[in-house]
Amino acid sequence: MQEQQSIQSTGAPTHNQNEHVQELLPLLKALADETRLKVIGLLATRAHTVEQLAETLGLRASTVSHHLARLAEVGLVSARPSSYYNVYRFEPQALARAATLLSEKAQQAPPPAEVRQPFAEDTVVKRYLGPDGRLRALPAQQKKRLIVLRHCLAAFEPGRRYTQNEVNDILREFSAEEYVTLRRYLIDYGLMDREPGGGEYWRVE
Amino acid sequence: MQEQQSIQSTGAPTHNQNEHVQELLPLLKALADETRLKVIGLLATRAHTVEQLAETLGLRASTVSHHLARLAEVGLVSARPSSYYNVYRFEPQALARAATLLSEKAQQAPPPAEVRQPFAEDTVVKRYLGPDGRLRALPAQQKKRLIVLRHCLAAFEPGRRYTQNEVNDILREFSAEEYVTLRRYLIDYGLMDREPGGGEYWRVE
DNA sequence: GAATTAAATCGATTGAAGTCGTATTAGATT
DNA sequence: AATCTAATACGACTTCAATCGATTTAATTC
Repeated sequence: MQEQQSIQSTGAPTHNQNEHVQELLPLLKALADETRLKVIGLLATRAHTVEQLAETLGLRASTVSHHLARLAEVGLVSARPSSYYNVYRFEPQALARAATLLSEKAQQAPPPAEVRQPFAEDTVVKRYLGPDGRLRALPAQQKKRLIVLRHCLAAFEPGRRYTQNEVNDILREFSAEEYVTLRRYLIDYGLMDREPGGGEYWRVE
Repeated sequence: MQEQQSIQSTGAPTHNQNEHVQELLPLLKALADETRLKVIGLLATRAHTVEQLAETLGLRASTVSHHLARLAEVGLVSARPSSYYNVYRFEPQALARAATLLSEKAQQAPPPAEVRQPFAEDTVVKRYLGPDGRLRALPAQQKKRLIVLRHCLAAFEPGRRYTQNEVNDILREFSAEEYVTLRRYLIDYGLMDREPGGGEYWRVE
């Protein structure tokens, strides 16, 4: 139970971020083109027709029209027919919105690097435990193995004594196949101890 | 003289904008990818190794490594070797810089649409006059032609009277081939008048 | 020292996107 | 009504980039 909660809270990417991505990505894709950036720069100075832009940029009108359509899709420019021209103008609000979204993302400051472990335990735990909290495999590296074992150890209350069957039941929650191995490792790594002769088990403090 | 100045001040794109584009474009290109946005989102939560990201994103490690390299090129992420992992972390300053650049561009507010003509005269002038102030061609449309003619008219002082030779000299500055046509048009459009019998010319007020 | 592991590099494949040329549409001019 | 023009739509070409698989590198563990 506890493990599952901690896993879920650790792993799932938040919804807000995805929503921001969905709003931000089209804007960024529209902006991430040299020609379109130039177009925006020109339109920021004054409104232009397609042909004026095409001449200044040295491109075909059809190409410019294509870019303007892409920019208009995300609201970065707008068109207003006048005589038989289409006068395009820049829409600063859309760009300001993009800037705001980026700024918000930038302020999701990660915790200072000194405080955190180079390998946060929950990171390793997440890799070796499925979303149901069950163990996928036992890490080969001792460093990781120890982290996973400590995670399993958290299922036991400090000070309380368990029979071997109780221990097995709890460890089977992590791996129905390897719970015996887990039990042995917990002893080997000094995380648990037991009475000689198959007696009771307990957490080592 | 006067014309050249007005043309230069009207036409030349500013240097600052281009510099901003050069700084902004690589950042935007790095950001405008769904996978890389996800990577940034994950790294904003906590530092990750390549494999952790690959598993979470459902991609190959080589692919993630590629994306991380692109992000690192523009300083959006940084790597720190630890044991034999490479721990990548998010660099919020770089993203904040991008947001600042976008915000600046957004604040280059264009003048209000109501104040300006749908076709600013200098826009048409710029299309039909080369950077040296010389006429490339005569607009076919009357509306445009009138604008260009008014531009040429500005070379004459109000009230002063000119001989035909003086008029020719001035108009040759705009077009060595078509100055006669220009002179006739100026009369036809009622912008200038002249004494009957090839006498003096003057601006109509 | 041999084996293992994470990461980077390289080559190849595939899909997306910018550009052009042409044709078509919509609107305005005569 | 007929003509002309700016803009867009469409098809083709080409370039770029995301992804994968395999190999190589660097560092660690046994």
